[in-house]
Amino acid sequence: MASSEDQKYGQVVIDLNAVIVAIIDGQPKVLIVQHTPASLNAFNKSIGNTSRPADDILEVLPFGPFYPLQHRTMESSLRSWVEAQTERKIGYVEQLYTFGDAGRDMREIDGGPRGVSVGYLALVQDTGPTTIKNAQWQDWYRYFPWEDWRNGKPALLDAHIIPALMRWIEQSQNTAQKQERHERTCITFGLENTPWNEELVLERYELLFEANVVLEANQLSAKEEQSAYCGAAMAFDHRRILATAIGRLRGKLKYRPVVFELMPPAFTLSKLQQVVEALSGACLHKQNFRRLVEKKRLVEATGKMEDQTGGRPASQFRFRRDVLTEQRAHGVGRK
Amino acid sequence: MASSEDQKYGQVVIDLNAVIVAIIDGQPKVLIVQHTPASLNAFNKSIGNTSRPADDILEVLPFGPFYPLQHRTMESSLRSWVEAQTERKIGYVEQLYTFGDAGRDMREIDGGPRGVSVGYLALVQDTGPTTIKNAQWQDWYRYFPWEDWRNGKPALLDAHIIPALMRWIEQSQNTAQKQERHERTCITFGLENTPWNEELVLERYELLFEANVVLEANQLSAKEEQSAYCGAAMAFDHRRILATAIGRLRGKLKYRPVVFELMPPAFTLSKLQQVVEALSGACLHKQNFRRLVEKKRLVEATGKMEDQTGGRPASQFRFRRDVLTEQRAHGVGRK
DNA sequence: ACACTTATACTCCCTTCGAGTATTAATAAA
DNA sequence: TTTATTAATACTCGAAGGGAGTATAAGTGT
Repeated sequence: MASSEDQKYGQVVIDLNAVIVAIIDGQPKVLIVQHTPASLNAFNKSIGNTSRPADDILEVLPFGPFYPLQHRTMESSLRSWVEAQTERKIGYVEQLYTFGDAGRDMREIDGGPRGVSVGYLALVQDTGPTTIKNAQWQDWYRYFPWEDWRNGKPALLDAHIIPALMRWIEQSQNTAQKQERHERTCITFGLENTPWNEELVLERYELLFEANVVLEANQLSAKEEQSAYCGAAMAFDHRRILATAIGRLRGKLKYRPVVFELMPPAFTLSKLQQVVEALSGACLHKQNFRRLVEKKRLVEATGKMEDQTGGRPASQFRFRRDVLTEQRAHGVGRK
Repeated sequence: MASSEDQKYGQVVIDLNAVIVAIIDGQPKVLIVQHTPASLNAFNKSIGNTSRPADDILEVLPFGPFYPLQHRTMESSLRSWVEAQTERKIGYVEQLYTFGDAGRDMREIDGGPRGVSVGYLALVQDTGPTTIKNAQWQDWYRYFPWEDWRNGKPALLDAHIIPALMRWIEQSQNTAQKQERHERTCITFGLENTPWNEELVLERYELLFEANVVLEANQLSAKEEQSAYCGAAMAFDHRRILATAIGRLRGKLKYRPVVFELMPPAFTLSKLQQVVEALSGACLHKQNFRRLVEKKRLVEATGKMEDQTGGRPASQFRFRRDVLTEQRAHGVGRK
């Protein structure tokens, strides 16, 4: 049956991909690296479509190889290069998923090894710059504009996305497929009495991908631009990894106090709520949010006041670190 | 920085490990393969301790290599060999975690490649035998006897495990470590007002492993047997993978209707409750369980009756497949 | 007829949580 | 100095969910 010889296994290389999240000016940001096809080639990672002009810009997640000889665990490997390159302490790291689909990475096309990437979510505090070349903090809704419901339902949903999905449903081969496409669309996009579920980020992205509403960098021809309502494209399957990260973080928010990894040492309750809203892409009821945070005893007052609120001054709070070791350590979720 | 050359990356091979779960006679069972050190060697997987006698029996999870050349995705690769080897349809597959710690697998000791294993959870219906050599269905509480609270708190906890953990806490190097060990123990084992949380299967296993209360096959000397209260040992890190699977399944039960993947086409509500209790290792309030299942409209009556109940006959139900495509598709969880 | 077993129905009560009103303390404009 | 505006904070109401118990029904075995 199995043997470790390469010709039987096929060669495999492992990359670690990091979705590094920080809150900057109240907005959720992800660290993104911009590459040209040539600069990606230096990593032996080709985008596949070789007809792309050399000055084309590709957005990728920061990635690093997994050096089994130097690190005992993949997490420590990831932690060390992220901390080195972003020059900030990572508060929280979580393995997301291992992506091993064929066609993810174009190396194997030339008989190269199958690239398997292990995705990680890392939360950092916004302090100081990074030293990753060509890296910048991008708003994560740049890649998923339909996920931001803080100002109500995004107009692009009804204007473009839903109609495009409806056309895709109509193009089904048979009624069974049509039915299935219709149901999936209703569930993921909250149609027909189904409420919008902000955790289904990945499911929505995958549906749009299947329906050819979103295109990724290697599917775009050189001059073809993604329309504004599709969100920015990324190389490889990095947008899928990002979608996994956002969905996972949105889910985790509700039952673990992970928000605080993104907060400064002291903050007002409004600031905290703003961050939760920014991450989950939805508005929360202010009074109930306060009640929740207080009852779960997630924070304690510092005694100081914030007076640049534009209204009545607000008390400053800090995270009660004890809750991490207490009972179930709740999150700040509704539901 | 990075390059795909082996000498820089170090060599990596990927195994897929499957935790295959079925319910047999109302008990949660896992498919386990028994090996001798020699038969494991045929897979190029050495257990490390070469002083073990040749007739020693090692328990492992079914594993198979990932053949990137033959399968487009890891999940399809896993699905195909599990379905072929167990001769039953897999109802549900979920990727658990990617385990890449050094020392997991002994191949690398001899300069061989780092083994990375991707763990999967597969739920199957109990129909027909398997063709995996030396495979058998084992009760999963054989490996985690402290996880079964269906008949109240397991006696071995107070009799052996908690005292052993207390000794470990006492052996701390300093007060900070002592405090930390104490808190972790309280949270994971439900001491001092903390309630027992049945989802923390992995956390408990890891604590016991750290405290040297449980030993794995490669740590046991030839004649050294694990005491009954430590649970059965497994080779490599397979018991850790199993713990991950149980914890994940217990969590998922509460918000997704996954139990039904393990149920026969028709069942009584008591049978369903029994299975949920078997998986979560806890007793449930009968009347409330019925209320829950009915309100979430997870099942519908078949019209037939089961009369071998030992009391009043019970209605048979079947799973309402529609709920999979409905709204949020709840589970059968309390909380 | 009676004890025993299991199924099923219904009640009580407490907690959670969505949604709203009311009040307080600051700033800016009149 | 009043007044509008903004935001913080306090409190209330009611529906839904869920833990725990009682009551009743419909079988089996003695």
